[in-house]
Amino acid sequence: MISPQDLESHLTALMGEAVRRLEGFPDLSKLTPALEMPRGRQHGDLATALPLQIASAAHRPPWETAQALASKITENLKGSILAGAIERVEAKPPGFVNFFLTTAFLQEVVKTVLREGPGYGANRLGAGRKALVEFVSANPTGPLSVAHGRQAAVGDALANLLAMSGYQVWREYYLNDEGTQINLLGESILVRAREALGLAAEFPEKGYKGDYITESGRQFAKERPALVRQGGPKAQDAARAFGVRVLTGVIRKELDAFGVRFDRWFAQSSLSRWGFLNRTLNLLKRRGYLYLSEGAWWLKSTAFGDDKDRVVIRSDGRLTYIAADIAYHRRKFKRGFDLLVNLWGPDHHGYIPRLKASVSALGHASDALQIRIIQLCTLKRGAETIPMSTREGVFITLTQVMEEVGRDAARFFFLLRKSDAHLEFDLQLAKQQSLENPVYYIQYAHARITSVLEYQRKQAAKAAGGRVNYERLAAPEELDLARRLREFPQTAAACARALEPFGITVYLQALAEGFHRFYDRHRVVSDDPELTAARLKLIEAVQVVLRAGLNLLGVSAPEKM
RNA sequence: GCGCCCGUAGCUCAAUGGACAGAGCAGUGGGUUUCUAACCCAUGGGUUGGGGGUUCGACUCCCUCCGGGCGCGCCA
Repeated sequence: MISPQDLESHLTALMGEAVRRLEGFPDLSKLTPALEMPRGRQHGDLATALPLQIASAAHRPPWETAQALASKITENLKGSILAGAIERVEAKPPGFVNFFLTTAFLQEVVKTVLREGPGYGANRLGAGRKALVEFVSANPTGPLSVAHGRQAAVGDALANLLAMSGYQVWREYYLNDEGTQINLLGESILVRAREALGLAAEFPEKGYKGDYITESGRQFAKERPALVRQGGPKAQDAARAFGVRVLTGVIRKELDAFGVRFDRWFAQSSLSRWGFLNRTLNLLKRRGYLYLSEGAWWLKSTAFGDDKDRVVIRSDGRLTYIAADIAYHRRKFKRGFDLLVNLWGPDHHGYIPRLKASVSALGHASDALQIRIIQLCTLKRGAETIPMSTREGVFITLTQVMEEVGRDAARFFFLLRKSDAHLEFDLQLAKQQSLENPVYYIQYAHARITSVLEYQRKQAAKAAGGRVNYERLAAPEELDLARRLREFPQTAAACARALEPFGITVYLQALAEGFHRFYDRHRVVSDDPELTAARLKLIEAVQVVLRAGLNLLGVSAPEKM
């Protein structure tokens, strides 16, 4: 029996063979046979629309082509290693060929899952390659918002998916520890510190308000009273450094509580400290992509599809934000990463062309940098929408959401929609421990399996010892579960390829549904020892995949609920 | 003004250019002496915002209009 991992590659090879043997067709070598997952079971376990493509290439009726192709494939199947895996091949109008798997093959899937264990579902998409996922990267000027929470959930899951695909993965947080915003942070803290000591101070116009700044100011005044009294640039610098340190600590703690760990916090300031920034700008000049105009240095980003060129060095000699960003991304490549994934908020989407242009100007393939926009969330409690206003400083933080609905529900809900689509997050629903809440639906399946396994352990004698007869798994609900298990590796690979973890939540819901249906109709532990043993293996396999999927999402797989 | 995203069932959302546009929730009606009822089963619900085009085939691609969101700095 062919192993489930090899099914698709052998099948496409077989299809290619059949295409070559079709008579009366001109050159079809350009066609690459592709398999799809049919939507309805009546269309088989795997399908291809290849006849429709042949028909359009050869100007022949698709139905005739489908029949010819199906019979050629059936012919080739004889004597092939797929013989035992594919029950039958069917041509269906207008021009599909559908493949139905054998019961024996589906039983083999269950065995494979158990043999592979936690490694089941891995693929070699990124074997030998290094990927860097940069996400969250919020300015250290306050606690993380819900938007950052979604970025954290998506980024962490994405990193897990890439690791499952064989990439060596780094999670990185770009720490913006210098520049206008950070200067403002320092000023705000220094003012609060002076206030704490009863000194006169004028709060900057666009300064950071909020309790955490006031608190930091008080702390700073306590630690460095002399410096605060003295004021001036030295105090400014110290207050800024103090603020970055304190607020980075806050963010780190919040992410820790959310279960997201970064391999590195990359400080923006380190780029200029090493002189790397200047070397990068010089490189761009040498390559001819930096020119002087109106007293400023511009990046010729229009050469790579941007709307207009961008200022990199201002006429007063100061650098713009993108200067550091260009150097940072050059650094990423120099560190040996082949794939750079950046997750950004929607307010940065206009920034994509210029950063991609920068990468091209540096001589790298622009495909190597993949930027994904993570859309915002609307928070609701039932029918009531929770207003968000950054300007007023009134916003719900990630920590508040986590405290209200719990870490698992928060992480799962953030992944419940495609990441570039707006997400409606109903706190009331996420908090509910009921059938309406999809995260509990999945976790419940996992806990239920543990419960059955424990029950069986207590009964001890009911399962047959030694070899398990997988042929006893033949009920429709059992085979449907095996079909679901088979889909997991493909689903994970597709999600990794698309850099979009959302598909895993859909998959897990379907798998949990399959389990609950099976559970409702069949007793696992029965008076039939052989059947009991086989069903125990089946639910163990389901549990392995449920756990693997939940792990990818960073959601716990509880033994008890 | 220029650019990007979105518009699908009452609500929230799916659907690598493919088969009859599918799920969950809400609605209605059922199910447990037995391993977790946080579960299962049945059922109604659609001119995919409007119009045109490309295609054997369009929710998907192109044009246009309507409606909603966002971005357009020598800010980050």
